Amino acid sequence: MPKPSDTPVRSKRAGSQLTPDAIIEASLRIAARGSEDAFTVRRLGEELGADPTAIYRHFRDKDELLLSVADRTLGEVLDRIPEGLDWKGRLRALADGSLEVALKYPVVGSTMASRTTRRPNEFRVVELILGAVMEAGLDGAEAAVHYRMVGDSLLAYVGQRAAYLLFDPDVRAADEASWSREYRLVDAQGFPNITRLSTQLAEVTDDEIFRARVEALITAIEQRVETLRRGQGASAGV
Amino acid sequence: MPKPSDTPVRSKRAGSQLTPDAIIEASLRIAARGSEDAFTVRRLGEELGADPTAIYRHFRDKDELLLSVADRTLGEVLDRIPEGLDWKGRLRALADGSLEVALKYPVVGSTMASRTTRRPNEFRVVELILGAVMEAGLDGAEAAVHYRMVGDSLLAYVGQRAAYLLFDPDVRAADEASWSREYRLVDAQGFPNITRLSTQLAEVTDDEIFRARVEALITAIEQRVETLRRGQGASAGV
DNA sequence: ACCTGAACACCGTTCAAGT
DNA sequence: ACCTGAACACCGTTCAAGT
Repeated sequence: MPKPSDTPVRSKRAGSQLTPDAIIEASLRIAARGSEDAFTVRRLGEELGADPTAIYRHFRDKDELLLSVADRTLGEVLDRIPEGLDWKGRLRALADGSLEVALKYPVVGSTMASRTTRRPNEFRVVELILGAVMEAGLDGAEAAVHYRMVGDSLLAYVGQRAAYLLFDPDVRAADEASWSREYRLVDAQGFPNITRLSTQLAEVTDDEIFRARVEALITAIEQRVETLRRGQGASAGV
Repeated sequence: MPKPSDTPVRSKRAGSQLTPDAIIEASLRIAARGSEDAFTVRRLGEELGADPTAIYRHFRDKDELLLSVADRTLGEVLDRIPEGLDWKGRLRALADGSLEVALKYPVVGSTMASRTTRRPNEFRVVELILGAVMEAGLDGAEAAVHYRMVGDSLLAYVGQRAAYLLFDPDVRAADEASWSREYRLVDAQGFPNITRLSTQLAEVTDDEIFRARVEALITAIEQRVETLRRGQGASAGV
């Protein structure tokens, strides 16, 4: 037997056995460094110990690579959603999981905020959200619109938070400080509401805001179901 | 009289009288071209008939220029909101106006989705939204959180739509077609909800989705006010 | 069949030199 | 005081050449 092992033969130079999976995993390692390390093709080559342009053997361009990376992270989110939750619980778990991975891999979350991956795990997300809005009591065109409302909103939320992490730490610090600096010093006559609430505005946390945004989607679905029930003359129920 | 006119003296070379306002207006002209014409410093120099680097005499960097451009467009949105609207009408007018300018100047709307301009017109927006949630019946920390929910959500929505317009037309076409192609061909056993609603999913319009998202914010505020009223033992009202 | 590396056509920004 | 233009340190991507 000429081959001493049944693992795949490796090429002569170390680190030159590129596969789509290896490239995706290297991408995730770079993406996890956030604003400290730009996600560039050249950096990816470094991380892989290969020439940067070798990536183009496995992905058409950077965009296609990012879509594949995004679909991978989406799969991890879906796999972590527990069984047996009701529709609200499933939407909350999807929202929390999506935010978590978007903050862990900001460049991925940010790039995908306005995209469709059209890859396997995206179909699973669509199926999940559609199932939730139908379990809530919507169907047909109503279910379709409310699915898009939830799907696009979640993407926009986590994309916004992720994009923020990609700014220079200095820029972020200035943005955050504005609530306790610039907004405290506004003209009280011209801006009475800001003046009145300046303390509370500085105390709001990102998590509170995210929670409110997710609950707003759930409330909107519940209210829509309720409105349709009343409008159809059926008993108001609960 | 040596000067034939009382307009400001122009320098020797044509087009070299740069001012912050002239640069902002040239930026808006380029931004209005969307994905057809990238918003770069070199293009801006071309548009102004000046050397690209002359811009750095008037703005620290491209980011500061974009913040100023964004504040300008925000001012136009605010000036177009009619007087005498109730809180829901004001929020709807703000949402519609913001979407309109974001779609007109995609690079501006997209860049600002996760930023704070800390410029005059942003203060006016904060004051407007705070006034709306207070008129709805919230105050203190509740008003602050719900202001942030509305403000961040509107930015995220319009930023998402604007960013989408910056993709190549080919990419956009593929994304849009997916609802009538890939999503119609999914496995019916594995994805029963998608299969059931594939027709309706393809028919949803961006405007319907935007409407649903804005109304969700309004509904969430109303419900929060209602919940607090009941919780405090006051009469349920309405 | 896959990887390499020079090269191309771009970016934002700096800085010495002009006027 | 302001503008110019060469230059720097980057980008994503292509393609002929290697193995």
